[in-house]
Amino acid sequence: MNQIETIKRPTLHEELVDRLRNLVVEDQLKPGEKVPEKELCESFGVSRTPLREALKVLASEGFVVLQANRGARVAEVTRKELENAFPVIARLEQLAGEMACEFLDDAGIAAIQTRHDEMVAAYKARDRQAYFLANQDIHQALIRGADNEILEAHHRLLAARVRRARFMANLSDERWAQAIEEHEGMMERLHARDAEGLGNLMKQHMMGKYAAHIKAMDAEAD
Amino acid sequence: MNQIETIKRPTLHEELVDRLRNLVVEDQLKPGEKVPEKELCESFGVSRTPLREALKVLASEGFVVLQANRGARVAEVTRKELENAFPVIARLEQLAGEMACEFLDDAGIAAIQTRHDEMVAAYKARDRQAYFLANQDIHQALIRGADNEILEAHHRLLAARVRRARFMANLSDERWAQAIEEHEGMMERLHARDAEGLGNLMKQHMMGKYAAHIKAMDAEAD
DNA sequence: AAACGTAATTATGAATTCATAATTCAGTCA
DNA sequence: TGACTGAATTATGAATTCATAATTACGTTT
Repeated sequence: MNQIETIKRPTLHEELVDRLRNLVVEDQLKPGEKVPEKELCESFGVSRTPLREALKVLASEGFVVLQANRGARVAEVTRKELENAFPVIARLEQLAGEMACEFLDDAGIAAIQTRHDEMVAAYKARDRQAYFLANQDIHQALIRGADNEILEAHHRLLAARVRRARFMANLSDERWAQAIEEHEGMMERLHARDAEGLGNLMKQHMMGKYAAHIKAMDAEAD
Repeated sequence: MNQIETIKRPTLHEELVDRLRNLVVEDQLKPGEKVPEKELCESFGVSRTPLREALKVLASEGFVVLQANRGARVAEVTRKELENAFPVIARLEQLAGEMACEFLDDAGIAAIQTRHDEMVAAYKARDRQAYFLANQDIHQALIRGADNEILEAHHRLLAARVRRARFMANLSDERWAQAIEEHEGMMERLHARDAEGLGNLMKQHMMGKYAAHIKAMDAEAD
């Protein structure tokens, strides 16, 4: 028997959690904006019940803020949030790097290398969009390689939160070059299965990204 | 003007999230059990809407599992979950230890020392309950000391999840003694504001707890 | 005009209702 | 007796309704 087509997600609220989170992360719903319950219900064709269930989940994830009797607003991306989130993400990546060295098989490493090469090509072509996507895939693959669902879940949430700061737009040439170099180093360590080395590099890589973020924010705020 | 009494939590679902999570963590609702929606509604005196909202949040936190059209069950505490959670908690504690050295003031450190002394007294008196509570306070204070809400939130969730494994019941004498020694070392580093040292010790302390957990589980499963 | 007060409107939290999926239970047949 | 069938019952997901809080609109007063 052929592969049966995947069952569409069974419950509305699960689907809505992902859809709404995407709207927030993709900046379709802007920080500080009130979440337009009515419009969203209409555009998704659902009643308020599942939508509100989804909002409760999103609030617990930190993407929206609930105010009693005043509905939900899209959470702001504050400097403090980035200050808090990045060190945590960096440690999660460090752990992931260490574990990935242990658990990834050669094929898995090869797949990451391929994507890495594509990322470098995108860098050389100055294709920010392609770079961003390849970069995201690489980090995701390394996290997945740790074979730790809890680590993955917490990382995914935090990564989504900081992604809202949309840093790529004003990524400086220096930082971009530095990031590429860091990634080269990471690939070396991964091939050598140097767990501690890869972990440290991934942590440093993330803190470097953080520093660049802060610098860009400060420059923007002049 | 005197302190006005605190406003009782405004929304039912927020209150319910905490209450239900407690029922799960305190083992009043047993792993694998179906969550008795009806009974809970009656005993809390609320309708199904806010209770179900709370269940959605609890599902996203990993305390219950939702099955489409078959309601919610209390999540099992699997060995894999502990294997996944502990390394992550350990890294979060490491980070917290480092930051706490930076951000805690002398009064904060003194308060932790006091609680530490009480914990040691409980140990000498073989009072598991008092030990457990003091221990929990100390770890929480160190996490708080990091002054990082995101770190704190993620740690709190994971700590609650592993707490369900209720390890204290069969804490061995050797492990208990070792834990006390590790805590003594932590206090030394904290007073010295040795960030890296405290971080490493806290990580190791958590991994030691993890190892003892696993050992106890294996012994139990024979 | 600007500031205030009040009525009308809207939005929100929660209860209730409704359609349907899952489960239970009685009856049938081997 | 024990496995199967199908109706009755119950539980579940989602829509709808309802009471009330918040917001807006509109006069009134200075």
